[in-house]
Amino acid sequence: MGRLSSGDRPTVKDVAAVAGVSATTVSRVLAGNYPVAATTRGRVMRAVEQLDYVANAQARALVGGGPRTVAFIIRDLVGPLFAYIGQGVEQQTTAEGRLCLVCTHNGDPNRELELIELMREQQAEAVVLVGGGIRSAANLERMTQLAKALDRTGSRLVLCGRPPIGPDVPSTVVEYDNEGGAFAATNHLISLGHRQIAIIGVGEPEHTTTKARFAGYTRAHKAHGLNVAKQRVLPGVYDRESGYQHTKGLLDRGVPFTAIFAITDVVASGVLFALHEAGLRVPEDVSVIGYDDIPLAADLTPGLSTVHLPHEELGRTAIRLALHRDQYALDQHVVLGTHLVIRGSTGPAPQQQK
Amino acid sequence: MGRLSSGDRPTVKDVAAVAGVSATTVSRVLAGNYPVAATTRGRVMRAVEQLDYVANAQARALVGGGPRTVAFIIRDLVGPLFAYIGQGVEQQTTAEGRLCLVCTHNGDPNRELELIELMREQQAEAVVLVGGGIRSAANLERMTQLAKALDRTGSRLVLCGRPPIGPDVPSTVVEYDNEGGAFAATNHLISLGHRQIAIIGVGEPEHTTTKARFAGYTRAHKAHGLNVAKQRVLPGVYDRESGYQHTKGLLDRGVPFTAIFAITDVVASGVLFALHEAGLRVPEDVSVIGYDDIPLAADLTPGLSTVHLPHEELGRTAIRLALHRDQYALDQHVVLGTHLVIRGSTGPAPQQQK
DNA sequence: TCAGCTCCAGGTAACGTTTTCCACCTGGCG
DNA sequence: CGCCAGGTGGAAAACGTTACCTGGAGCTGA
Repeated sequence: MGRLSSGDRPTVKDVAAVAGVSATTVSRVLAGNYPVAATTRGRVMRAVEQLDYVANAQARALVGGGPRTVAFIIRDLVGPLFAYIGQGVEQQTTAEGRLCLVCTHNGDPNRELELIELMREQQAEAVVLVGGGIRSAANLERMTQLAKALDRTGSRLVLCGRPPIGPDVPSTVVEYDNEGGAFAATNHLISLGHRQIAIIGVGEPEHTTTKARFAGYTRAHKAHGLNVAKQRVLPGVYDRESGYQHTKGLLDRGVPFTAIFAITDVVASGVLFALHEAGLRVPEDVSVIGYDDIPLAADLTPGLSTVHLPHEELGRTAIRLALHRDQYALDQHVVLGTHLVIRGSTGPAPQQQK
Repeated sequence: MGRLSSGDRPTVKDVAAVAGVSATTVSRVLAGNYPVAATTRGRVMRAVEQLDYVANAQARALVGGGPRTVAFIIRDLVGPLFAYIGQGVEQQTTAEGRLCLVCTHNGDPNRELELIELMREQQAEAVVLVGGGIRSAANLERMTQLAKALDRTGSRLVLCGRPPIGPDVPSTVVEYDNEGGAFAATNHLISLGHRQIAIIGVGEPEHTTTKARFAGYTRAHKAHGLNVAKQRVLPGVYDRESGYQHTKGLLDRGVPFTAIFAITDVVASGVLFALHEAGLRVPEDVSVIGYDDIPLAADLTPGLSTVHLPHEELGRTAIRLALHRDQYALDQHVVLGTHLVIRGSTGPAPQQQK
């Protein structure tokens, strides 16, 4: 038992010494891939329990065994989208017998690049990047370089909810049909008779997600022969405050509108609050539609109509495609469909304009 | 460049060969902890870039260098509490120069034990367990054993939002003052004149969190000389549906009450929905208070009064204490304070009983 | 009785780093 | 002119594990 009080971890050698066998035999008993006499196995197992021995994963990895790891790099953990994408990634990663490493970059693109490098050192089998963002030319170039470096060593760069980097960049891309969802949402409002539909949250037109959603909004208008009025296209970022302020701005300036398309559900929650404060009824006076279908959406009053995104499926799909590139060689860029969820916040346009 | 097209990762030896130096020198250039002539360093750096070399973290870890890792084990990623605790854990872990490994056990205590074992193999410097749960005697015993095994190897078991396992179990414990928060919440309602306060969600009395919150509810009654009426103590689990169903049950059975203490905010959202459906006004007819202060709470209509839990701080504190046991030797069990957040869902008790 | 086979166990090398020790070279100084 | 110090670089061991190869014991059949 003397060994037990030592500060170091017991090694295979220690177990071997206690059991009176060689290190090789201990390894074989634990792996179970080689015939070992029952009595010997017994002694080894007893020694293992006595010492509370567990193998050193790093040493095992060095020689080729042990579980591989998948790295998950995201802006932060508190966004409502993360939880579900993360859930999908973690579940699939575990199901595939891999371990899941998580890092956040707080929106700093350079930190993101650093993390990819770090994960390359960690021998990550796949490096998953989540969420859109603004990509500079330099950033894209470095990203391309890293993607190629990963590819060369049998690893994989995975983009979740972010468009491909370039045509010849080896990577797995799984994104939402943001444009299509925005088209459907806008189309839904137009079908209800709305003609003056404001959109809130296009403050960063270079943001890939923003761009796609705004494009869907525009295309729906075009499809119905309607024009997009600049006064109803409002900037703002992806937060509640932004939705609140810009809705108040619309009201203060007296811009006519019967519906609001919020770029995300979180923005929509701010919109609803501002409308409520102004004494406007939803959906009788103003219809509101969001985007993302976060859990909050169902709990708002009224329930928020929105575009459902298959978050969990996104995470799972990404991992599945990345780890089985041989089977899914042709599907390394998939666009997941979205669908409308109609709750109580959208209704027919009011007859007489507000 | 021939080396570049190979499937293997370049090693320090490959770099050395390209640069025309020894492996030792390459290592020294990269570590920067030994004088190397400028010209030599230049050649090495060029070779590194040419080969896109990154060190193998596993090999490095084996010999003592490289970043350590912290394991984060939780039920699942989609609960609203996780995001913030996880954020705290990840931030502090990164700030301390460690990597963060995440696993979920979906509520299965045995899976949780397996994961601890797995993380022990991974040489995790700390293994963080999040959230309460039902602990059987066998589970506690095994947990004790694992805590000791971790301790023996210089690692640490960390319990977040979960009471200590036992008196002599080496572990770091950071929990919320659940009893105190529940006392404050109930006290708040009593101060507003409520005398018939239902509590919803005590379906699993062995659940440590449930037990503590119920204890606070009971103590507040006692402190004011009030009795707890069994008909107003309702079971139910921690979900929205549970809050909804049990509120309907109360109404259907005609049990008198002027306030409801929901065991979590999520349960409270179901309560609010049921009350709204029944045509009751909050807080004019019924006051509602929740627990946890999840982001949703502020967005409900009316805003939900609740008990704020410092989630992010919990995560950060846990990691800090665990990694600096030498400095915080006496503080390996801390109870973080909570505070009431009064929003619109609580008000004076109605004069005449419903 | 002995070759040959099966069953089981051990020795050794290898994985990719870092680190410790040692050797070389170049100057400067006595 | 020889010697020592300081500045550089390399060889080898070590980390803990597994895989490959070798070898001994016991049994079987000729």
